[in-house]
Amino acid sequence: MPHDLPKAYDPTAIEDHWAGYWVRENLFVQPTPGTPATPVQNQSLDAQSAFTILLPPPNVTGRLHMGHMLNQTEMDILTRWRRMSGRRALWLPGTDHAGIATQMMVERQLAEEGSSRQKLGREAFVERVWEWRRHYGGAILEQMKRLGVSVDWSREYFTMDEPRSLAVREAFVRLYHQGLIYRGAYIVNWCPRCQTAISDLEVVHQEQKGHLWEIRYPVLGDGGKETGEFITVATTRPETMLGDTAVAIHPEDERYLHLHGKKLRLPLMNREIPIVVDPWVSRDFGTGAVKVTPAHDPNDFALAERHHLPSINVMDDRAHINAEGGPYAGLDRFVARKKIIQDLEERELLAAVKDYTNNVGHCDRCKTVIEPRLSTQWFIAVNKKPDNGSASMAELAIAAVKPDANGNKAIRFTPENYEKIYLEWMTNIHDWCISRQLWWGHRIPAWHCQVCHKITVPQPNSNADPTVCVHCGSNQIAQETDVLDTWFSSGLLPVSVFGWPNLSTNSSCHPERANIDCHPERRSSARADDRVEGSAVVSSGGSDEGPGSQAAAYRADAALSRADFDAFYPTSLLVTGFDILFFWVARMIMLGCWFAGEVPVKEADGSLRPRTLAESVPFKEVYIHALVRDANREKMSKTKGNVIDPIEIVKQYGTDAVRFTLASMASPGTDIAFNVARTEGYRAFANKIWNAARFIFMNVDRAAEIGITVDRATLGQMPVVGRKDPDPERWIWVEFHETARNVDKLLDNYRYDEAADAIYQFFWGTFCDKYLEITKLQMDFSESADKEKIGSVLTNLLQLLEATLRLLSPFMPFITEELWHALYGETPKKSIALMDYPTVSISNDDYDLMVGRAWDDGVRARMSHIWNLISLVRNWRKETNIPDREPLSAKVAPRKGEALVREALTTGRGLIEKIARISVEPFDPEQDKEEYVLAKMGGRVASELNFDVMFARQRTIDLPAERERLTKDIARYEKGLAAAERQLGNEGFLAKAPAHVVEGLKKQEAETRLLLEKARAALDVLPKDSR
RNA sequence: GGGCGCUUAACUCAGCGGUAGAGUGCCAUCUUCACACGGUGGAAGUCGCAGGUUCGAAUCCUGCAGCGCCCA
Repeated sequence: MPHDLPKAYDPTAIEDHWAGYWVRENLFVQPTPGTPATPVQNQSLDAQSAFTILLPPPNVTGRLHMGHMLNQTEMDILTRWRRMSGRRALWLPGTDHAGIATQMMVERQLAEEGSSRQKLGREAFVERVWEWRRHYGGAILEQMKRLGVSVDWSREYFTMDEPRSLAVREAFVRLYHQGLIYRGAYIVNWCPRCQTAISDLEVVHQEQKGHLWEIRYPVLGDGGKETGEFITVATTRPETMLGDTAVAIHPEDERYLHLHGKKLRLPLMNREIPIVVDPWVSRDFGTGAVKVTPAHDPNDFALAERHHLPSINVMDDRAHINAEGGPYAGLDRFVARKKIIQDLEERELLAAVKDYTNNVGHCDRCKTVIEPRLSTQWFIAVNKKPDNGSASMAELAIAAVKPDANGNKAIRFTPENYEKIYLEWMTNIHDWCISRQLWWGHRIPAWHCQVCHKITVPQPNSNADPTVCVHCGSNQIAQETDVLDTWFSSGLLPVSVFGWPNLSTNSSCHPERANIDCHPERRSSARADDRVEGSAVVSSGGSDEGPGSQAAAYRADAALSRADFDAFYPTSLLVTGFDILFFWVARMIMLGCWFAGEVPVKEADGSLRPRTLAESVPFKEVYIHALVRDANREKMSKTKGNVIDPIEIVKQYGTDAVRFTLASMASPGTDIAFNVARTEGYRAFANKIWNAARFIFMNVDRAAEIGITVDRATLGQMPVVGRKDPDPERWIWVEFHETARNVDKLLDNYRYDEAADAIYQFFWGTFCDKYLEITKLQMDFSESADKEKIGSVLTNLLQLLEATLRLLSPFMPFITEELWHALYGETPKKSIALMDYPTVSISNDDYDLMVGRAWDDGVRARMSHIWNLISLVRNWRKETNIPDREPLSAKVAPRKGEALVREALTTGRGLIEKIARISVEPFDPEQDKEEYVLAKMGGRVASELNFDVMFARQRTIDLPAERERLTKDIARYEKGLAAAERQLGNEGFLAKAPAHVVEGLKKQEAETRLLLEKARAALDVLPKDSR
C-alpha cells in the first residue's frame, strides 16, 4: 500500500470520486426480497429487519437548500448506521411535480418568449412542462448525488410517473365510490394570479395596515320607503358590499332591538336586504352591525347558510368585478374599492374611516392577496364515516397517533410535543379541498355529462376512461378540467412507491378484496417506461442497462410490487420539517392508513388476514427536524439575502465537514443557527483524521522497510483484550467500545449531536492526543528494535483506525471511505458502508468480558492517574518556564492508601518519564521527611489530588504570580469545603438524599480538604519576600 | 384572540433535580521527524428577572420582561 498522502486533507477531488463511485456501483440498491437483483447488500436478512425510509420529495423545480441538507444528512446517518448494523436498509428517493411552482416556472419562460399557456393550449402546455422537467428537473437529485446520500437510485420515483399516476387515479376513484369525495360550492381561497383555489395551508397571513370603513345603510319602513334612519356597518373590504345579501346584528344588542325584522336598502346597488340576528356577531367590533357577503367571506357564508340567504358572486376569476357588480363591472377589486368609497362619500353614506391593522391572506407562491370566493371544488370528506360505518379518515389518523389503552402508539413522534400539535390539528380538521385549477398535475378522473349534467367516475380497478354517461347514456361527456392538489399524490407515496394498487396476492386473493388485488387488466398496466426515463435523466449515464432499470422492470410486475410492499411497508421512519407536518405528514397518515388498511397481510403460510392499524400506518416513527437559520438565528430568506447555499459551503469545507456541523448541532427540537465557524472546526477535524491515518501509514511503511510485517488479516475484528495485554492497549479498546456503545444508544434516540460529539472526543481527545502519543514512544526502527513488539503495536493501531473509520463512516462517509481503501491492499468489500458497524462485530458477552475485565483491574483509573501526573508536570513546566524539551528530574509521592495510584506509578513510570520528559524517583513523605521539608524550603513542590511532586530548582519562578494563584485556589477550596460541610451538617440532607449522593459528597469533601491543605502548605513554603 | 417554544462563557449551542459542559473565539508559549486545518498550558458564566416547592433548583411550579413560531 503506497501511502504518500498529501500533508493536508483536500476533500474536493476525493468526494467527487466517491460520490460517483457509489452511484456507479449501485451500492445502495436494495432489491426486492426474493429476486436475483444486484446482491450488493446483505441478502440473508429477513424482512423483519427492514429499515425503510422515504425521502420527502423535493420539488422538481427546487435547488438544494440547507433544510434539504440537514434533512438528508440526518437520514443518511441513520440509514448508513442501520445498514452497517445489519438491517435491510432501503432509502427511496424521488421528486414532487409541484403543481403551482412548476407551472409558474414554465409560464414565466413562456412570457419571456412572448407566449402564454393560453396561447399554447392545454395539451401543448403540459408537453412543454414535461420538456422542462426532462431538462431541468433532475438538478436537485444531481446535487444529492454530490452529497453522497446512500439512496437506492434504481427506485427513484416522480409523483407524475406512471405508477404514481395510477395510484392517484385509483385512490380518487375508490374514495369517490366510497362516498368520501364530493363536489360542492364553498368559499375557497382563490388566488387571482394563479387562477386557482388553494388550500388553507397555502395561505400566509400577513399583518397589513388598512382602514376600517363605516358605511351607512338606510333603514326601510313599511312600503319600502326610507325612514331616514341608518344602520352603520364596519368593513375592511368595502368592494364586497356589492354582493351583500343581509346585515347581521347580535340578538341581544340593545342598540338595534327596534330594528329586528326590518329591511335595508343596499347603497349603490339599490337592493333590499334583510336585517338578520345571529349570536355569532360580535357586539364590540366596529359598530356591532356586520354586512353579510356570503360569496366572499367564509364566516358570512356560514351565516348565510343558517339564515337561507342567497349568495351573489360579484367577482370573476381575476378578481375583477363582474356583471353582478352593476356600474362597477370590469373594475379590478382595488380600483372598485376606491371608486365605491368615493361614491359613498358623495352620497354622504360614509360615516367614518379609521386606521386598522388586519391580517390579510396572501398566496404562499406568488404573494397575491387571496380573494375568498365562492366556487365549485372537489373535497375529501375527512370526517365522514364510510357507508359501512367504520372510522372516518381523520378518526383513523388520530387513532394511529394517540396512545392506546396500553400506551402503545402506532406512530411515534420525536420530539414528542409534535404528537400534541398533530392531534390538535387533526381533531379540528376541515374537509380537504383537493381540486386545483391548474393544467400541470393529475387531471381529476371524473367526466361531466353535457346532457344530464351528472358526473361519471370510473369504477375501481378499471383503466378505461368512460365513453358514455352512466346516468343518461349520452356520449357527450367531457373530463373535468381541474387537477388534483399535489399533496394528494405525495400523500399517497408511502403506498405508491411500492406499487400500490398494483399488488398481486400471488396465490389466493382475500375474498373481500378479490376484485381489487387480482384484477387481470392491472397486471400489465403499470409500465416501466417512466422509470427508465427517470433514471436516464438523473443517472450519470448508461444506467438503462444497469441493474437499476432491470429492477425497475421487475417492479412493474404486480407480484414484485407485492413482495416489496410486504417487505418494506410500513416504512420505518419519516424525517421531515415541521412546516409540512399538516401538508404532508398528516395526509400521508390519513391516506396511508386508509388504503394500506385495505391490503390484507399475507401470512407465512400464504393465507391472508386483515391488516391492523399498526400495520397500516405509512411509517412507525416521525422525526421532526429543526429549521436551519443563519448564524444570527435569523430565518434564511431570499429577500433578506442571508441564504446559505449548501453546495457553496460544501465546496469550501467539504461535504463531511458540513455534514458533521449539521449533525453536531442537530439537537431534537432546537433550531440550528448555522455558523461556518463550526464548519471550519470540523474541517480541521477531517484534517486531523487524515493526518492520524497518514502517521500510521508512514510508520507501517517504515516498519516494512526493516522487515516488520503488519498483519492485515485481523482487520475488521474486535480484539478482546485481557490482563496479559499492556495497559495502553487495553485502555484504548475499552474507550473505543464505550464510545461505540454510546453512539449506538444516542443514534437510537436521534441524538446526532451527542453521537457526533462522542466520536469527536474519542478520536481527537483520546485516540490522537493520548494513544498516538503513547505509540510514538514505541516506534523504534533501528537495528536493535523489538520487531515483534512493533509489529503488534502497528497491527493494533491499524485495527483501531479501521474500527474508528467504521464508527465515523455514517457521519463522514467520504474521508472514511478514502482512508479505508488506503488502509487495505485489497478491500474485503466494495465500500466501508457495507461493512459492519463496530457494535455489531463484538458480541455482548465479549464486550462485558472485555470491559469488565479491564475495569476490574482498574486500567481506566490507572491511565487516568498517569495522565493527571503528566498534566501536573506540563503545568509545572509552563509555570516555571521550563521548555518542554528540557529534561527534568522529580520525586513523586503517590497519595497514601491509594493502591491504584501507586500501581499507576509503577506500571506507567516509563510512559510518564518519556511523555513528560522527566526522570521520576519515588519517595515517601513520611520516611523521607527531612528531604521533603528541605525541598519545600529550597526546591519546589507541586501537588494535585493523588500526587506530591518534588522538583529540583531549575528556574526562578514568578513569586507574586505563584502566590496569587495559590491564594485564589485556597479561596476556591475554602468555599467548596464550606459548602460541602454545610450540606453534610444538614440533617435533612443526610436523612433524605440518596446514599450515593451523600457518599459522593463526603468523598468530595475529603478531597477538597486535602487539596486545601496542599495549597496552604505550598503557599507556606514560598519565600515571603517578593523575589 | 388561542396555542407552543426560547433566554446558560465573547459567539453558536448541549445539559433539564444532586459540586456548571462542548465547539469556535480569546491569552501565553512552541515551528520537536502525522497534523500550525497543529501541540502544550491558561483565563472566562451570581445558568433573563422575581417569588415558590425541595435537604438541595440552571433543571420543577407561578408571575414578569425580552425574543420567536404556529393557528384563528
